[in-house]
Amino acid sequence: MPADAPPAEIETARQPRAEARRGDLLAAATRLFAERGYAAAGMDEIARAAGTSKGGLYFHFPTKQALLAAVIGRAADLLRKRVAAAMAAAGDDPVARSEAALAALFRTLAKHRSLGRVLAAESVAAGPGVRERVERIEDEFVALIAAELRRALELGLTAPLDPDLAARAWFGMVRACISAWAGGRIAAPPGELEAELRRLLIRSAGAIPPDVMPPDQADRGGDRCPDRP
Amino acid sequence: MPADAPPAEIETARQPRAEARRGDLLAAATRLFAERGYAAAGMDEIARAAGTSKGGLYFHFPTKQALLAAVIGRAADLLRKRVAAAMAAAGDDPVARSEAALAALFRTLAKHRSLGRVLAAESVAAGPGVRERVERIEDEFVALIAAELRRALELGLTAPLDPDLAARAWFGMVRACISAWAGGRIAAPPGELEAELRRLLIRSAGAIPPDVMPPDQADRGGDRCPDRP
DNA sequence: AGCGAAACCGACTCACCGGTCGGTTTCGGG
DNA sequence: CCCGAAACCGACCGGTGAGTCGGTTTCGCT
Repeated sequence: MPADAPPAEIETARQPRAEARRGDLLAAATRLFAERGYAAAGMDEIARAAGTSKGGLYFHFPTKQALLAAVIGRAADLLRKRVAAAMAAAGDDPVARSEAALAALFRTLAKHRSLGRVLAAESVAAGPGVRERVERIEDEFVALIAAELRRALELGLTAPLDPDLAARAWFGMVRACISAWAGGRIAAPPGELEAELRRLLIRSAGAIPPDVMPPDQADRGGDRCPDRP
Repeated sequence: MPADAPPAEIETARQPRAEARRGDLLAAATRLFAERGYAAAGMDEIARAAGTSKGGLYFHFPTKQALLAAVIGRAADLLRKRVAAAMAAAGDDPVARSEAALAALFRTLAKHRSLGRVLAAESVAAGPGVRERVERIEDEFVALIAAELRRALELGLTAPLDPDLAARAWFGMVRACISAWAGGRIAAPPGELEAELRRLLIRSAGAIPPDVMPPDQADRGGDRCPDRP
């Protein structure tokens, strides 16, 4: 079977060094957009920070907006990946899955602080198109959690609530706490913060403790409200 | 007692028409900063929108940053006033006061959408000084609510929680819901939204229903958790 | 009325920054 | 070793917009 043609993965990755540079550029852009803001971060500055030049930067990204779009897209992909993995690992119970999704969000944003800041701050500064895009991403995650909450609600695992609104509110809680923590305005270590936040989330949904769960799921999940009697 | 010198209110208000212009300028600036973002809103544009000229604008505000600072300060003042009034009207019960504070925040932000957007979005875009200032304002309100929560906690009116974190989380919930609602991404009318949000807040604190309240306050406040059995 | 300061105007300046472009280096394949 | 394309460089261009400044209008006061 002579290699007549390589499998021809359509698209992408001509040279490996180019891919590396692209990564450096995205990293530098993410940092500077987060630090200085979209408008205040100069293309020249970004290129310099990535160890290259303006020309090099423009080889990879045709315009500043495209650069921002790539940064945002990358952030969204990372979040998607982490959240999907966490939810998959959490099993079938919708409350556990919601918790896991939020926790993954929390941890990922805590680990890469600038990422959250780009998503939060640049929505207005860079044209209406970008804002819409960021809102779509947020909506995506909110919908993910809302679906789980809806299932939980139908199974009678929560107090009566509006799943969409609750999911939105949860998202807001996580975001606010993370950003305050990242700014050094919350003393607690992230582990404790996450635990306390989790308690708030569960309570706000009026989630039913595991012993009232339907029998087919009652075997797992003993760590829901560790501090409740 | 001849008026040797007028009481000499140090500072402020030379001409009344100037004060009016200043108000117009602040209003226009608030709107445009919220719509286009700090960087994209031009001084000329703002002046035009306020029915005056660049020169006139620069007579009132020495620089663009100063204009933004004034906009933010004014927003903060309005919020402070509304929240203080609401809390004062809510009586002594700390849970009721917290609720009232959040509700006032909610209503004020809902009424003046652009106000919230300026506070949310422009913190990064306009230099580190501005960001710090916005953070301080947020912290101020969080501290206000945290104090009430701490009192409620000591009175045994809530589940065990970290008042600072809970207040931060509540603030985040309100902000997220308001901004999603302002963007038309939440269908519910504001009244319903507020009610549902209130339920989430109360539940998340594990607040004790009124019949367990200390006797000296048990007379008022019957509307805490209207949907609970 | 008329004087002086406050309030306002808009043409102009000037630094800055996104984007371009001709040239140079790097590198894989023959 | 040589060729051509991919990758990269940095001087330059042009538009834009914050801030300036000399002049003009408004207005309180006597």
